[in-house]
Amino acid sequence: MAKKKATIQDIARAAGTSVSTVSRVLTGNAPVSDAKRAAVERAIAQLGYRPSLIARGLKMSKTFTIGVVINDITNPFYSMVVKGAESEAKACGYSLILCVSNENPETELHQLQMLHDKQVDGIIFGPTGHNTEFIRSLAARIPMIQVDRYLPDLQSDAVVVDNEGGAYQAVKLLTQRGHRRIGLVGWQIGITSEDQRIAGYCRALEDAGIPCDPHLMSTSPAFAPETMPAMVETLLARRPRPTAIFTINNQFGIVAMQAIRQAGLNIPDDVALVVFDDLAVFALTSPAISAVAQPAYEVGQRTVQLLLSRLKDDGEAPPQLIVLPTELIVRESA
Amino acid sequence: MAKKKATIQDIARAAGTSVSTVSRVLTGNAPVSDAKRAAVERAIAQLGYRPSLIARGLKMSKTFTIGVVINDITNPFYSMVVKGAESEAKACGYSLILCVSNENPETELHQLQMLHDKQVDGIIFGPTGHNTEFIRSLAARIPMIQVDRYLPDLQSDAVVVDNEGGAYQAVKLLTQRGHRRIGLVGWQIGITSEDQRIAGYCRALEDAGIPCDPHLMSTSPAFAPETMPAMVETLLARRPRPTAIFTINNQFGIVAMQAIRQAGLNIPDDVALVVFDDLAVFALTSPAISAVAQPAYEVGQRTVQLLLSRLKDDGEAPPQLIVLPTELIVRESA
DNA sequence: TGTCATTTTGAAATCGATTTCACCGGTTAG
DNA sequence: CTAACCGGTGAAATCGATTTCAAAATGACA
Repeated sequence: MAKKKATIQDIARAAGTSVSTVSRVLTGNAPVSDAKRAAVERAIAQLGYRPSLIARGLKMSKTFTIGVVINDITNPFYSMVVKGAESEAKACGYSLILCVSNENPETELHQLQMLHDKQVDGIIFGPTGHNTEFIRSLAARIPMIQVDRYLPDLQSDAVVVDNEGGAYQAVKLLTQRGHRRIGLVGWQIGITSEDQRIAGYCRALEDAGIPCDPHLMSTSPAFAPETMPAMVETLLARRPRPTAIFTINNQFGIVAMQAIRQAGLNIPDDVALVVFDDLAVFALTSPAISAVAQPAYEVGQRTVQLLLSRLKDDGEAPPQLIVLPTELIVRESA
Repeated sequence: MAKKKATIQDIARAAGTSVSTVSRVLTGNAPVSDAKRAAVERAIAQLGYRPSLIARGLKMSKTFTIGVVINDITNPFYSMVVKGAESEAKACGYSLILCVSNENPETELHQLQMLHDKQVDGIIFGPTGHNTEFIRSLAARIPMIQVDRYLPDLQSDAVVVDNEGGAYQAVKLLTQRGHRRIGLVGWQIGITSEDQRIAGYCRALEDAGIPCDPHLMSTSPAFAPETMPAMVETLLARRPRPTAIFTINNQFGIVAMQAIRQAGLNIPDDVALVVFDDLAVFALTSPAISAVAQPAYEVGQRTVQLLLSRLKDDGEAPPQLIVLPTELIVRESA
């Protein structure tokens, strides 16, 4: 029963023709007489033949595979990005190799190397940190689209959201409601998305004539999830206490919500809260959390679209930076 | 700068030896003199050579790639399963091709076919529905581990959680607290995981001497997310109203929470709620939701481990069903 | 020093496809 | 009537590795 997989040779033999002809009906890029074509198709159906994509990939140096390197697939934002990307890729006949780098530059490097070795047609990449010679040379060899964040000094496309504008809107909501002591919690680890959110926070404050007070910015220069609660607590311990908090991502938002509650404070009466990066459940907590929503699915889609268009261009279209709009969703927490 | 990628031929030439020798130092499965080895290694370093995994894959019929087909990557359970799987795979030198089937049997079929065509070494698979001749024949050709759910009549390994036991504990909690009219919401679409949860619900009722009343079971025989709110509402409209609800998954849990609130009812005083499949935010809603937690990360890990062990066995170890325990987390909603 | 066993080595076959090239027969054009 | 062209075909080269096989180099031993 479990017979060896049929090869193109077997088809040629069964159809009484040559492998060249079989290949021609397979790829359809050269004329074949109706008689031969029929014979070949019959043989294919009969033997249940499927061409080896590996052999084809070797010969054509095309694998119809896209590599994806992201930090955390359990982050709802990224999993939605991946969903969008997978859907678009699938529709165009590509598949995705998923790599999770866990914010670890070394892991990231190994994975990029591996994707290169597997000769993926392109790479979608949410960089953990700083540029390296290796990344630069890789970007020169393989079409690479950065997603969510980007390395400013890397000559390469990127698809991101309007982080600065989203944060600006969020904090503006707070200033408009009269808040003047607005805290910020987040990482400051040299990643564009987060830096831009901080920039938006500062601009909104300045627009309202409020100086940007470093004492109200609780940021950490290193990624260390276990310190998140303490970071919020320091902020709540400031006197006078901030009357509102803006968190740079939803994880900090959840931590903040918990910390504020544990401090016996009420949201939004004692401390208002606005979070960057919306979650479905933010509509269901009480109070419901106001948040900046990102078009994650569309980010994934557009990233793949841009990558596939680069595969066609091949050549020298200049790198493009696509910025998708965010949306501020006002609920009860502010 | 962007020179062609070096091949094994180039290395052989640069090192003044033959491709055979280069291959031997690469794979290390035949002795090579120290002099030649040094020369080859120097050439490799100098030219920045990396062996083509495609060519190697063709010759050795081994791709070090695992295909994963799941229903929804944005479901936190699955994304955690994938995280565990990716981590384990990465540690063993494998990578993952991720396919999302969206509960669509046709999509699933295409993806399985594609994975086969790409000659993945094995497949991890959360089946959408019923067995087919194609799946059966595929499972005979490629090592295939089912995850989360399984096709009972398919001769193949599976890694799942104790759905029946988890649901039993959840509902037992409710009966112990005196509830006698306990509603159930969920799909009943012939998928083992969900069927088993329903079975656990029934067993817990019977254990408490409560008959299993179909009027209190709001199930749908087809997957249709848009009907979820209505399904909960029918249950809440029953008179006398159920005093507790068990939902078969967390999506239904969120919908139920919303519906109960909108009906102006209080959780847990008017209606208690226990949900299968915990979410991090269930600890933060108010009331916090009691839920059955699944060891998702471990499911992913174990699945890959089992798959890799099958790649070694190759032969005829009988199919194995690994059942991991769940944990009931009691919070405020029941 | 000659023989035999043991390492090393390279030429060539192989994996399964695509593609070039030469060729054949039949129109069509000049 | 010959030249040019074109649709259709198969033999052979190619993609970039591994592996077999036989030859060459080395070492051991009598």
